[in-house]
Amino acid sequence: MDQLLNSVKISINHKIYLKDPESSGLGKKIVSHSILMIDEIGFEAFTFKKLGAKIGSNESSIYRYFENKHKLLVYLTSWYWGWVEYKLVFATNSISNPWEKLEKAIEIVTKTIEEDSTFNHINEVVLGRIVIKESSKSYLTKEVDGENKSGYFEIYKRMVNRLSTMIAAVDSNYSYPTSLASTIMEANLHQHFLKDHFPTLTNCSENKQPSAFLLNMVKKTLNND
Amino acid sequence: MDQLLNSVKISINHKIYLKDPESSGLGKKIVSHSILMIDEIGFEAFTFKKLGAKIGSNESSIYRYFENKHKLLVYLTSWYWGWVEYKLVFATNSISNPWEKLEKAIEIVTKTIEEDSTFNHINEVVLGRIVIKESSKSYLTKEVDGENKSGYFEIYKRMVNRLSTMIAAVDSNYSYPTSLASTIMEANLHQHFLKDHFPTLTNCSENKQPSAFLLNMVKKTLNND
DNA sequence: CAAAAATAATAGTTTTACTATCATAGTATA
DNA sequence: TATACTATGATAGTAAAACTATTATTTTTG
Repeated sequence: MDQLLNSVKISINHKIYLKDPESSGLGKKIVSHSILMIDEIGFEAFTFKKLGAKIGSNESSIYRYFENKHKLLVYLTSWYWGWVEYKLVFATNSISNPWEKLEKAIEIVTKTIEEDSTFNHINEVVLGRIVIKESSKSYLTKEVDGENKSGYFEIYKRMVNRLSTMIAAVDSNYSYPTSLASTIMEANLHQHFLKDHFPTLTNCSENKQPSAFLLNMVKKTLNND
Repeated sequence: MDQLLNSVKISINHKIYLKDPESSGLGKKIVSHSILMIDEIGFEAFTFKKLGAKIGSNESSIYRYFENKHKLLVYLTSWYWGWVEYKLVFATNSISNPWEKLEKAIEIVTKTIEEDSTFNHINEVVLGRIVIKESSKSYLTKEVDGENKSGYFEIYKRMVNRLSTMIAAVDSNYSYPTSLASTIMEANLHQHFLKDHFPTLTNCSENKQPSAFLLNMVKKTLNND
Protein backbone atom coordinates (compact mmCIF):
# COMPACT_ATOMS: atom_id res chain seq x y z
CA MET A 1 0.00 0.00 0.00
CA ASP A 2 2.62 2.52 1.05
CA GLN A 3 6.04 2.38 2.59
CA LEU A 4 4.85 4.63 5.39
CA LEU A 5 2.63 1.79 6.57
CA ASN A 6 5.34 -0.73 7.08
CA SER A 7 5.11 -0.37 10.82
CA VAL A 8 1.33 -0.58 10.93
CA LYS A 9 -0.23 -3.42 12.84
CA ILE A 10 -3.91 -4.25 12.74
CA SER A 11 -4.91 -4.27 16.38
CA ILE A 12 -7.28 -7.01 17.45
CA ASN A 13 -9.13 -7.57 20.72
CA HIS A 14 -6.94 -9.66 23.04
CA LYS A 15 -9.82 -11.85 24.10
CA ILE A 16 -9.93 -13.42 20.65
CA TYR A 17 -6.57 -15.15 21.03
CA LEU A 18 -4.62 -16.79 23.85
CA LYS A 19 -1.27 -15.65 22.53
CA ASP A 20 -0.78 -12.95 19.91
CA PRO A 21 -0.03 -14.74 16.63
CA GLU A 22 1.87 -11.67 15.43
CA SER A 23 4.37 -12.20 18.23
CA SER A 24 6.16 -15.24 16.80
CA GLY A 25 7.09 -17.08 13.66
CA LEU A 26 4.82 -19.96 14.53
CA GLY A 27 1.94 -17.55 15.15
CA LYS A 28 2.38 -15.98 11.73
CA LYS A 29 2.60 -19.40 10.14
CA ILE A 30 -0.66 -20.40 11.82
CA VAL A 31 -2.38 -17.34 10.43
CA SER A 32 -0.96 -17.49 6.91
CA HIS A 33 -1.48 -21.21 6.42
CA SER A 34 -4.91 -21.31 8.03
CA ILE A 35 -6.01 -18.78 5.43
CA LEU A 36 -4.76 -20.97 2.60
CA MET A 37 -6.16 -24.14 4.11
CA ILE A 38 -9.64 -22.79 4.93
CA ASP A 39 -9.83 -21.48 1.37
CA GLU A 40 -8.77 -24.86 0.04
CA ILE A 41 -10.89 -27.31 2.05
CA GLY A 42 -13.53 -25.06 3.64
CA PHE A 43 -14.04 -24.10 7.28
CA GLU A 44 -16.01 -27.22 8.22
CA ALA A 45 -13.29 -29.64 7.12
CA PHE A 46 -10.49 -27.49 8.51
CA THR A 47 -8.94 -28.74 11.78
CA PHE A 48 -5.94 -27.75 13.90
CA LYS A 49 -4.54 -31.24 13.42
CA LYS A 50 -4.50 -30.84 9.64
CA LEU A 51 -3.04 -27.36 9.96
CA GLY A 52 -0.32 -28.67 12.27
CA ALA A 53 0.60 -31.36 9.77
CA LYS A 54 0.80 -28.80 6.99
CA ILE A 55 3.07 -26.36 8.81
CA GLY A 56 5.16 -29.11 10.41
CA SER A 57 3.99 -28.17 13.85
CA ASN A 58 1.99 -29.72 16.62
CA GLU A 59 -1.75 -29.55 17.16
CA SER A 60 -1.20 -28.68 20.82
CA SER A 61 1.05 -25.77 19.88
CA ILE A 62 -1.73 -24.25 17.78
CA TYR A 63 -4.10 -24.57 20.71
CA ARG A 64 -1.75 -22.28 22.64
CA TYR A 65 -2.58 -19.46 20.20
CA PHE A 66 -6.29 -20.00 19.65
CA GLU A 67 -8.82 -21.77 21.86
CA ASN A 68 -10.54 -23.28 18.84
CA LYS A 69 -11.07 -22.80 15.12
CA HIS A 70 -14.07 -20.56 15.69
CA LYS A 71 -11.90 -17.98 17.44
CA LEU A 72 -9.35 -18.24 14.66
CA LEU A 73 -12.11 -17.40 12.19
CA VAL A 74 -13.16 -14.42 14.32
CA TYR A 75 -9.52 -13.34 14.33
CA LEU A 76 -9.15 -13.63 10.56
CA THR A 77 -12.35 -11.71 9.78
CA SER A 78 -11.46 -9.04 12.34
CA TRP A 79 -8.06 -8.67 10.75
CA TYR A 80 -9.67 -8.36 7.33
CA TRP A 81 -12.09 -5.64 8.39
CA GLY A 82 -9.33 -3.88 10.28
CA TRP A 83 -7.32 -3.85 7.09
CA VAL A 84 -10.26 -2.54 5.04
CA GLU A 85 -10.98 0.06 7.71
CA TYR A 86 -7.39 1.23 7.53
CA LYS A 87 -7.60 1.67 3.77
CA LEU A 88 -10.96 3.39 4.14
CA VAL A 89 -9.80 5.95 6.68
CA PHE A 90 -6.62 6.56 4.72
CA ALA A 91 -8.48 7.13 1.45
CA THR A 92 -11.40 9.21 2.72
CA ASN A 93 -9.83 11.28 5.48
CA SER A 94 -8.85 14.19 3.29
CA ILE A 95 -12.11 14.33 1.30
CA SER A 96 -14.45 17.04 2.51
CA ASN A 97 -17.28 16.72 0.02
CA PRO A 98 -19.76 14.28 1.62
CA TRP A 99 -20.82 12.62 -1.62
CA GLU A 100 -17.30 12.19 -2.82
CA LYS A 101 -16.35 10.77 0.57
CA LEU A 102 -19.20 8.25 0.57
CA GLU A 103 -18.47 7.18 -3.00
CA LYS A 104 -14.85 6.60 -2.15
CA ALA A 105 -15.81 4.63 0.95
CA ILE A 106 -18.15 2.37 -1.01
CA GLU A 107 -15.48 1.87 -3.60
CA ILE A 108 -12.98 0.76 -0.94
CA VAL A 109 -15.42 -1.57 0.78
CA THR A 110 -16.72 -3.21 -2.38
CA LYS A 111 -13.90 -3.27 -4.84
CA THR A 112 -12.14 -6.48 -5.79
CA ILE A 113 -9.28 -7.11 -3.42
CA GLU A 114 -5.72 -6.66 -4.52
CA GLU A 115 -2.68 -8.02 -2.79
CA ASP A 116 -1.09 -5.75 -0.23
CA SER A 117 2.60 -6.24 0.40
CA THR A 118 2.51 -4.33 3.68
CA PHE A 119 1.56 -7.46 5.60
CA ASN A 120 3.61 -10.12 4.01
CA HIS A 121 2.43 -13.18 5.90
CA ILE A 122 -1.18 -12.55 4.93
CA ASN A 123 -2.57 -13.11 1.46
CA GLU A 124 -5.36 -10.55 1.31
CA VAL A 125 -6.86 -11.93 -1.90
CA VAL A 126 -7.36 -15.39 -0.41
CA LEU A 127 -8.50 -13.90 2.90
CA GLY A 128 -11.08 -11.90 0.96
CA ARG A 129 -12.47 -15.17 -0.45
CA ILE A 130 -12.73 -16.57 3.07
CA VAL A 131 -14.59 -13.49 4.27
CA ILE A 132 -17.10 -13.95 1.43
CA LYS A 133 -17.69 -17.62 2.10
CA GLU A 134 -17.06 -18.14 5.81
CA SER A 135 -17.30 -14.90 7.77
CA SER A 136 -21.02 -15.08 8.50
CA LYS A 137 -20.36 -18.34 10.36
CA SER A 138 -18.40 -16.28 12.89
CA TYR A 139 -21.56 -14.59 14.17
CA LEU A 140 -24.39 -16.96 13.21
CA THR A 141 -23.94 -18.92 16.42
CA LYS A 142 -25.60 -19.51 19.76
CA GLU A 143 -22.76 -17.63 21.47
CA VAL A 144 -23.11 -14.42 19.43
CA ASP A 145 -24.56 -12.22 22.18
CA GLY A 146 -21.88 -13.09 24.71
CA GLU A 147 -19.09 -12.71 22.19
CA ASN A 148 -20.51 -9.43 21.00
CA LYS A 149 -20.50 -8.15 24.58
CA SER A 150 -16.86 -9.22 24.85
CA GLY A 151 -16.05 -7.05 21.86
CA TYR A 152 -15.29 -9.77 19.32
CA PHE A 153 -16.96 -7.86 16.51
CA GLU A 154 -15.96 -4.31 17.36
CA ILE A 155 -13.92 -3.66 14.20
CA TYR A 156 -16.76 -4.73 11.93
CA LYS A 157 -19.20 -2.62 13.91
CA ARG A 158 -16.90 0.39 13.68
CA MET A 159 -16.73 -0.05 9.90
CA VAL A 160 -20.52 -0.11 9.56
CA ASN A 161 -20.78 2.96 11.75
CA ARG A 162 -18.23 4.85 9.71
CA LEU A 163 -20.29 4.14 6.61
CA SER A 164 -23.48 5.06 8.41
CA THR A 165 -22.04 8.43 9.46
CA MET A 166 -21.02 9.16 5.87
CA ILE A 167 -24.51 8.26 4.65
CA ALA A 168 -26.10 10.56 7.22
CA ALA A 169 -23.73 13.36 6.17
CA VAL A 170 -25.03 13.07 2.62
CA ASP A 171 -28.71 12.92 3.47
CA SER A 172 -29.61 13.81 7.04
CA ASN A 173 -33.29 13.18 6.41
CA TYR A 174 -32.83 9.56 5.46
CA SER A 175 -34.32 7.26 8.11
CA TYR A 176 -32.14 4.20 7.65
CA PRO A 177 -28.47 5.19 7.40
CA THR A 178 -27.22 2.32 9.57
CA SER A 179 -29.39 -0.30 7.89
CA LEU A 180 -28.20 0.92 4.51
CA ALA A 181 -24.59 0.74 5.70
CA SER A 182 -24.93 -2.83 7.00
CA THR A 183 -26.77 -3.77 3.82
CA ILE A 184 -23.92 -2.45 1.65
CA MET A 185 -21.43 -4.54 3.61
CA GLU A 186 -23.48 -7.72 3.55
CA ALA A 187 -24.92 -7.38 0.04
CA ASN A 188 -21.43 -6.87 -1.34
CA LEU A 189 -20.25 -10.20 0.07
CA HIS A 190 -23.47 -11.88 -1.00
CA GLN A 191 -23.32 -10.62 -4.59
CA HIS A 192 -19.70 -11.75 -4.83
CA PHE A 193 -20.75 -15.19 -3.63
CA LEU A 194 -23.68 -15.37 -6.04
CA LYS A 195 -21.57 -14.35 -9.00
CA ASP A 196 -19.29 -17.33 -8.31
CA HIS A 197 -21.90 -19.94 -7.35
CA PHE A 198 -25.39 -18.80 -8.34
CA PRO A 199 -24.98 -16.72 -11.50
CA THR A 200 -28.75 -16.82 -12.15
CA LEU A 201 -29.35 -14.93 -8.89
CA THR A 202 -27.32 -11.86 -9.76
CA ASN A 203 -26.64 -9.45 -12.59
CA CYS A 204 -23.05 -9.16 -11.47
CA SER A 205 -20.25 -10.86 -13.32
CA GLU A 206 -16.56 -10.37 -13.99
CA ASN A 207 -17.13 -7.20 -15.99
CA LYS A 208 -20.10 -5.93 -13.99
CA GLN A 209 -19.02 -5.84 -10.39
CA PRO A 210 -21.14 -5.67 -7.21
CA SER A 211 -19.51 -2.31 -6.63
CA ALA A 212 -21.43 -0.70 -9.49
CA PHE A 213 -24.74 -2.26 -8.44
CA LEU A 214 -24.36 -1.03 -4.87
CA LEU A 215 -23.17 2.45 -5.77
CA ASN A 216 -26.14 2.82 -8.09
CA MET A 217 -28.51 1.63 -5.38
CA VAL A 218 -27.09 3.98 -2.77
CA LYS A 219 -27.17 6.97 -5.11
CA LYS A 220 -30.79 6.36 -5.98
CA THR A 221 -31.79 5.67 -2.39
CA LEU A 222 -30.18 8.90 -1.22
CA ASN A 223 -31.59 10.93 -4.12
CA ASN A 224 -28.50 11.70 -6.06
CA ASP A 225 -28.44 10.93 -9.77
CA MET B 1 -54.22 -19.56 5.57
CA ASP B 2 -57.33 -20.84 3.86
CA GLN B 3 -59.42 -23.98 4.05
CA LEU B 4 -58.95 -24.45 0.33
CA LEU B 5 -55.30 -25.13 0.92
CA ASN B 6 -55.74 -28.03 3.28
CA SER B 7 -54.65 -30.44 0.61
CA VAL B 8 -51.63 -28.42 -0.44
CA LYS B 9 -48.22 -29.99 -0.03
CA ILE B 10 -44.96 -28.10 -0.48
CA SER B 11 -43.10 -30.17 -3.03
CA ILE B 12 -39.41 -30.65 -2.42
CA ASN B 13 -36.68 -32.16 -4.59
CA HIS B 14 -36.49 -35.90 -3.88
CA LYS B 15 -32.71 -35.86 -3.83
CA ILE B 16 -32.75 -33.91 -0.55
CA TYR B 17 -34.21 -36.80 1.46
CA LEU B 18 -33.90 -40.58 1.46
CA LYS B 19 -37.51 -41.10 2.44
CA ASP B 20 -40.22 -38.46 2.29
CA PRO B 21 -40.75 -37.21 5.85
CA GLU B 22 -44.31 -36.23 4.94
CA SER B 23 -45.08 -39.92 4.31
CA SER B 24 -45.14 -41.08 7.93
CA GLY B 25 -45.73 -40.06 11.50
CA LEU B 26 -42.08 -40.50 12.38
CA GLY B 27 -41.06 -38.37 9.39
CA LYS B 28 -43.33 -35.55 10.51
CA LYS B 29 -42.01 -35.83 14.05
CA ILE B 30 -38.46 -35.56 12.74
CA VAL B 31 -39.32 -32.38 10.88
CA SER B 32 -41.36 -30.72 13.60
CA HIS B 33 -38.99 -31.49 16.45
CA SER B 34 -35.84 -30.75 14.50
CA ILE B 35 -37.23 -27.25 13.96
CA LEU B 36 -37.78 -26.77 17.68
CA MET B 37 -34.44 -28.29 18.60
CA ILE B 38 -32.31 -26.36 16.10
CA ASP B 39 -33.99 -23.18 17.30
CA GLU B 40 -33.26 -24.14 20.88
CA ILE B 41 -29.64 -25.31 20.78
CA GLY B 42 -28.42 -24.07 17.38
CA PHE B 43 -27.51 -26.04 14.26
CA GLU B 44 -23.93 -26.79 15.35
CA ALA B 45 -24.95 -28.50 18.60
CA PHE B 46 -27.91 -30.28 17.01
CA THR B 47 -27.40 -34.02 16.34
CA PHE B 48 -29.59 -36.88 15.18
CA LYS B 49 -28.81 -38.67 18.42
CA LYS B 50 -30.22 -35.83 20.52
CA LEU B 51 -33.23 -35.55 18.23
CA GLY B 52 -33.85 -39.29 18.54
CA ALA B 53 -33.77 -39.04 22.32
CA LYS B 54 -36.23 -36.16 22.27
CA ILE B 55 -38.80 -37.83 20.05
CA GLY B 56 -38.34 -41.24 21.66
CA SER B 57 -36.97 -42.70 18.49
CA ASN B 58 -33.70 -44.15 17.31
CA GLU B 59 -30.80 -42.33 15.73
CA SER B 60 -30.60 -44.96 12.97
CA SER B 61 -34.26 -44.45 12.11
CA ILE B 62 -33.66 -40.74 11.48
CA TYR B 63 -30.78 -41.61 9.18
CA ARG B 64 -33.31 -43.47 6.99
CA TYR B 65 -35.02 -40.14 6.26
CA PHE B 66 -32.04 -37.82 5.90
CA GLU B 67 -28.46 -38.66 5.04
CA ASN B 68 -27.17 -36.08 7.52
CA LYS B 69 -28.16 -32.91 9.33
CA HIS B 70 -26.99 -30.73 6.46
CA LYS B 71 -29.60 -32.24 4.15
CA LEU B 72 -32.22 -31.79 6.83
CA LEU B 73 -31.34 -28.09 6.93
CA VAL B 74 -31.61 -27.88 3.15
CA TYR B 75 -35.00 -29.56 3.44
CA LEU B 76 -36.24 -27.15 6.11
CA THR B 77 -35.14 -24.02 4.25
CA SER B 78 -36.58 -25.35 0.99
CA TRP B 79 -39.86 -26.00 2.73
CA TYR B 80 -39.84 -22.48 4.16
CA TRP B 81 -39.23 -20.82 0.81
CA GLY B 82 -41.78 -23.09 -0.83
CA TRP B 83 -44.29 -21.92 1.73
CA VAL B 84 -43.40 -18.25 1.20
CA GLU B 85 -43.55 -18.77 -2.56
CA TYR B 86 -47.00 -20.25 -2.22
CA LYS B 87 -48.22 -17.25 -0.27
CA LEU B 88 -46.53 -14.92 -2.74
CA VAL B 89 -48.14 -16.42 -5.83
CA PHE B 90 -51.50 -16.61 -4.11
CA ALA B 91 -51.38 -12.96 -3.03
CA THR B 92 -49.96 -11.40 -6.20
CA ASN B 93 -51.53 -13.49 -8.94
CA SER B 94 -54.59 -11.34 -9.38
CA ILE B 95 -52.79 -7.98 -9.22
CA SER B 96 -52.22 -6.46 -12.66
CA ASN B 97 -50.61 -3.15 -11.72
CA PRO B 98 -46.84 -3.84 -11.68
CA TRP B 99 -46.05 -1.53 -8.78
CA GLU B 100 -48.84 -2.86 -6.67
CA LYS B 101 -47.73 -6.39 -7.46
CA LEU B 102 -44.11 -5.73 -6.49
CA GLU B 103 -45.11 -4.00 -3.29
CA LYS B 104 -47.30 -6.88 -2.29
CA ALA B 105 -44.51 -9.35 -3.11
CA ILE B 106 -42.00 -7.47 -0.94
CA GLU B 107 -44.54 -7.32 1.82
CA ILE B 108 -45.03 -11.10 1.72
CA VAL B 109 -41.31 -11.84 1.60
CA THR B 110 -40.32 -9.46 4.37
CA LYS B 111 -43.19 -9.33 6.79
CA THR B 112 -42.97 -10.90 10.24
CA ILE B 113 -44.09 -14.48 10.07
CA GLU B 114 -47.38 -15.56 11.50
CA GLU B 115 -48.39 -19.08 12.30
CA ASP B 116 -50.16 -20.96 9.53
CA SER B 117 -52.49 -23.71 10.60
CA THR B 118 -52.52 -25.29 7.14
CA PHE B 119 -49.45 -27.34 7.91
CA ASN B 120 -49.95 -28.40 11.44
CA HIS B 121 -46.74 -30.27 12.13
CA ILE B 122 -44.64 -27.24 11.19
CA ASN B 123 -44.30 -24.17 13.37
CA GLU B 124 -43.68 -21.46 10.77
CA VAL B 125 -42.70 -18.82 13.32
CA VAL B 126 -39.90 -20.95 14.74
CA LEU B 127 -38.89 -22.11 11.26
CA GLY B 128 -38.63 -18.45 10.27
CA ARG B 129 -36.13 -17.90 13.07
CA ILE B 130 -34.08 -20.84 11.83
CA VAL B 131 -34.06 -19.45 8.30
CA ILE B 132 -32.73 -16.14 9.64
CA LYS B 133 -29.98 -17.70 11.72
CA GLU B 134 -29.06 -20.94 9.96
CA SER B 135 -30.13 -20.96 6.34
CA SER B 136 -26.98 -19.44 4.89
CA LYS B 137 -25.06 -22.41 6.29
CA SER B 138 -26.96 -24.56 3.81
CA TYR B 139 -25.15 -23.02 0.84
CA LEU B 140 -21.91 -21.61 2.30
CA THR B 141 -20.19 -24.97 1.85
CA LYS B 142 -17.58 -26.64 -0.30
CA GLU B 143 -20.32 -28.79 -1.88
CA VAL B 144 -22.50 -25.89 -3.02
CA ASP B 145 -21.82 -26.18 -6.74
CA GLY B 146 -22.60 -29.88 -6.90
CA GLU B 147 -25.71 -29.51 -4.78
CA ASN B 148 -26.86 -26.55 -6.82
CA LYS B 149 -26.53 -28.67 -9.98
CA SER B 150 -28.60 -31.37 -8.29
CA GLY B 151 -31.37 -28.82 -7.75
CA TYR B 152 -31.15 -28.48 -3.98
CA PHE B 153 -31.81 -24.76 -4.10
CA GLU B 154 -34.36 -24.57 -6.89
CA ILE B 155 -37.22 -23.21 -4.79
CA TYR B 156 -35.11 -20.35 -3.45
CA LYS B 157 -33.89 -19.56 -6.95
CA ARG B 158 -37.43 -19.56 -8.29
CA MET B 159 -38.44 -17.10 -5.57
CA VAL B 160 -35.63 -14.71 -6.44
CA ASN B 161 -36.52 -14.94 -10.10
CA ARG B 162 -40.18 -14.22 -9.44
CA LEU B 163 -39.13 -11.06 -7.61
CA SER B 164 -36.68 -10.18 -10.36
CA THR B 165 -39.38 -10.46 -13.00
CA MET B 166 -41.65 -8.17 -11.00
CA ILE B 167 -38.85 -5.63 -10.63
CA ALA B 168 -38.19 -5.69 -14.37
CA ALA B 169 -41.92 -5.21 -15.03
CA VAL B 170 -41.81 -2.02 -13.01
CA ASP B 171 -38.66 -0.58 -14.53
CA SER B 172 -37.44 -2.29 -17.67
CA ASN B 173 -34.43 0.03 -17.90
CA TYR B 174 -32.99 -0.95 -14.56
CA SER B 175 -29.75 -2.90 -15.00
CA TYR B 176 -29.79 -5.01 -11.85
CA PRO B 177 -33.24 -6.55 -11.31
CA THR B 178 -31.91 -9.93 -10.21
CA SER B 179 -29.25 -8.48 -7.92
CA LEU B 180 -31.87 -6.25 -6.33
CA ALA B 181 -34.16 -9.25 -5.87
CA SER B 182 -31.47 -11.36 -4.20
CA THR B 183 -30.47 -8.38 -2.09
CA ILE B 184 -34.04 -7.93 -0.84
CA MET B 185 -34.18 -11.59 0.18
CA GLU B 186 -30.81 -11.60 1.92
CA ALA B 187 -30.95 -8.11 3.42
CA ASN B 188 -34.33 -8.91 4.95
CA LEU B 189 -32.88 -11.90 6.84
CA HIS B 190 -29.78 -9.92 7.75
CA GLN B 191 -31.68 -6.94 9.14
CA HIS B 192 -33.87 -9.27 11.18
CA PHE B 193 -30.74 -10.86 12.60
CA LEU B 194 -29.13 -7.50 13.36
CA LYS B 195 -32.20 -6.18 15.08
CA ASP B 196 -32.03 -9.14 17.50
CA HIS B 197 -28.26 -9.34 18.01
CA PHE B 198 -26.54 -6.18 16.78
CA PRO B 199 -28.99 -3.33 17.36
CA THR B 200 -26.27 -0.75 16.70
CA LEU B 201 -25.90 -2.04 13.12
CA THR B 202 -29.46 -1.37 12.04
CA ASN B 203 -32.22 1.22 12.27
CA CYS B 204 -34.79 -1.56 12.43
CA SER B 205 -36.52 -2.48 15.66
CA GLU B 206 -39.82 -3.92 16.81
CA ASN B 207 -41.79 -0.91 15.59
CA LYS B 208 -39.66 -0.15 12.56
CA GLN B 209 -39.47 -3.36 10.58
CA PRO B 210 -36.98 -4.36 7.85
CA SER B 211 -39.99 -4.43 5.54
CA ALA B 212 -40.28 -0.64 5.58
CA PHE B 213 -36.56 -0.10 5.05
CA LEU B 214 -36.49 -2.42 2.06
CA LEU B 215 -39.66 -1.12 0.47
CA ASN B 216 -38.30 2.42 0.76
CA MET B 217 -34.99 1.34 -0.79
CA VAL B 218 -36.64 -0.45 -3.69
CA LYS B 219 -39.00 2.44 -4.41
CA LYS B 220 -36.14 4.91 -4.51
CA THR B 221 -33.92 2.63 -6.55
CA LEU B 222 -36.65 2.10 -9.13
CA ASN B 223 -37.59 5.77 -9.20
CA ASN B 224 -40.97 5.72 -7.61
CA ASP B 225 -41.69 8.05 -4.75
C1' DC C 1 -52.80 -64.56 9.50
C1' DA C 2 -48.45 -64.19 6.90
C1' DA C 3 -45.31 -61.46 4.58
C1' DA C 4 -43.32 -57.24 4.04
C1' DA C 5 -41.98 -52.92 5.63
C1' DA C 6 -40.69 -49.86 9.19
C1' DT C 7 -38.57 -49.00 13.34
C1' DA C 8 -35.62 -50.04 17.43
C1' DA C 9 -31.67 -51.88 19.73
C1' DT C 10 -27.07 -52.72 19.90
C1' DA C 11 -22.50 -52.44 18.63
C1' DG C 12 -18.77 -50.78 16.29
C1' DT C 13 -15.59 -47.28 13.43
C1' DT C 14 -13.37 -43.12 12.37
C1' DT C 15 -12.78 -38.42 13.16
C1' DT C 16 -13.15 -34.22 15.78
C1' DA C 17 -12.16 -31.41 19.38
C1' DC C 18 -10.18 -31.10 22.73
C1' DT C 19 -6.96 -31.75 27.69
C1' DA C 20 -3.00 -33.27 30.19
C1' DT C 21 1.61 -34.48 30.93
C1' DC C 22 6.27 -34.70 30.03
C1' DA C 23 10.40 -33.91 27.15
C1' DT C 24 13.47 -30.90 24.85
C1' DA C 25 15.45 -26.95 22.53
C1' DG C 26 16.51 -22.22 22.56
C1' DT C 27 17.03 -17.75 24.99
C1' DA C 28 17.76 -14.66 28.76
C1' DT C 29 19.80 -13.54 32.82
C1' DA C 30 22.66 -13.89 37.37
C1' DT D 1 28.85 -20.82 32.43
C1' DA D 2 25.08 -22.51 35.00
C1' DT D 3 20.33 -22.16 35.44
C1' DA D 4 15.94 -20.91 34.77
C1' DC D 5 12.43 -19.67 31.96
C1' DT D 6 9.64 -20.03 27.81
C1' DA D 7 8.21 -22.01 23.59
C1' DT D 8 7.40 -25.85 21.14
C1' DG D 9 6.95 -30.83 20.35
C1' DA D 10 5.66 -35.60 21.31
C1' DT D 11 2.64 -38.69 23.17
C1' DA D 12 -1.44 -40.23 25.21
C1' DG D 13 -5.94 -40.08 26.38
C1' DT D 14 -11.22 -38.74 26.53
C1' DA D 15 -15.88 -37.67 25.14
C1' DA D 16 -18.72 -36.85 21.67
C1' DA D 17 -20.02 -36.56 16.68
C1' DA D 18 -21.11 -38.67 12.63
C1' DC D 19 -21.82 -42.14 10.85
C1' DT D 20 -22.46 -47.86 9.20
C1' DA D 21 -23.88 -52.54 9.92
C1' DT D 22 -26.48 -56.16 11.84
C1' DT D 23 -30.12 -58.19 14.08
C1' DA D 24 -34.49 -58.02 16.62
C1' DT D 25 -39.04 -56.47 17.10
C1' DT D 26 -43.15 -54.11 15.96
C1' DT D 27 -46.50 -52.37 12.71
C1' DT D 28 -48.84 -52.32 8.46
C1' DT D 29 -51.29 -54.20 4.84
C1' DG D 30 -52.78 -57.60 1.30
